[in-house]
Amino acid sequence: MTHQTVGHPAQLGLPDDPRATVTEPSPSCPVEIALDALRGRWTTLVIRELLHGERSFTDLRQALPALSDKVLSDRLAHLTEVGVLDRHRQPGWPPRTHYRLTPHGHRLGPVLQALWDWGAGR
Amino acid sequence: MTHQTVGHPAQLGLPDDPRATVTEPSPSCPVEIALDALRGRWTTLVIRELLHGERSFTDLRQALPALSDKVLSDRLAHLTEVGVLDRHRQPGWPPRTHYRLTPHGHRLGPVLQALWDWGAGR
DNA sequence: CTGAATCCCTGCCGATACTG
DNA sequence: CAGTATCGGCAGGGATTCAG
Repeated sequence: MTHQTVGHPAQLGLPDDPRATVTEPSPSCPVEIALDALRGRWTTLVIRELLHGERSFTDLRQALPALSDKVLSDRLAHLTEVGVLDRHRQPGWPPRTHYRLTPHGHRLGPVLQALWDWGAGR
Repeated sequence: MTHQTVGHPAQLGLPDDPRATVTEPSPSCPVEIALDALRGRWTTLVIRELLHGERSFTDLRQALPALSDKVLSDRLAHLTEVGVLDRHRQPGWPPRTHYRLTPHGHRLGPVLQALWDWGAGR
């Protein structure tokens, strides 16, 4: 056993979860599920905007001017698919669609904070 | 302001850090720094192995049999470059190189745990 | 044993144009 | 207003081969 200066969990995840010992990338591994949700350029910025409250398509375009319609559409579809956000269409004209984080999506807050803290460290 | 069922940080990162309000992907954003460190297939599995202690190239190949030499080499180089792990060559023959997490790398433990917890949630 | 070099294939992302 | 359709460039990653 090697010397370790600070304590840290030797075992990641739940103690007896078989997904903590997979020997190749697996879509059922919680870590990969989370990283997959955050995957792609612009994704975390879109989530950040929605952490401030619900936003329309145009709101997001204005907040992130360099983000193209297509990629924004892709990101919103992906995040909706993985259960991070919900889409709410308003009837009538002009069409308005609001996006908001689901409860599950809100729980990404601490995750992003953990990433921030590590990236800001040292 | 929208209704929110649970409290969460409205602002991510440090209160007055300008990197918390960037409007496009930026390499100086701590969140992106962290995600960049974890980027790439197999990366988290390699880190997981090293969280258990130092490992040689062959150790890692045996632990992750489906991982090719080239990609393992790429991952080790990348993780070394971003300061997550250190390479220790042993003089003599046959050549032996051990990889171990840096203190900074060890601090990825909580980050991976946060990702796990979120991915395992619901 | 520990890698680096090469090749090819695939998937992402940006730009542009178009629709309900 | 809120998207979709299409295309092209480029980087990621796997297999194989070669080197220190």
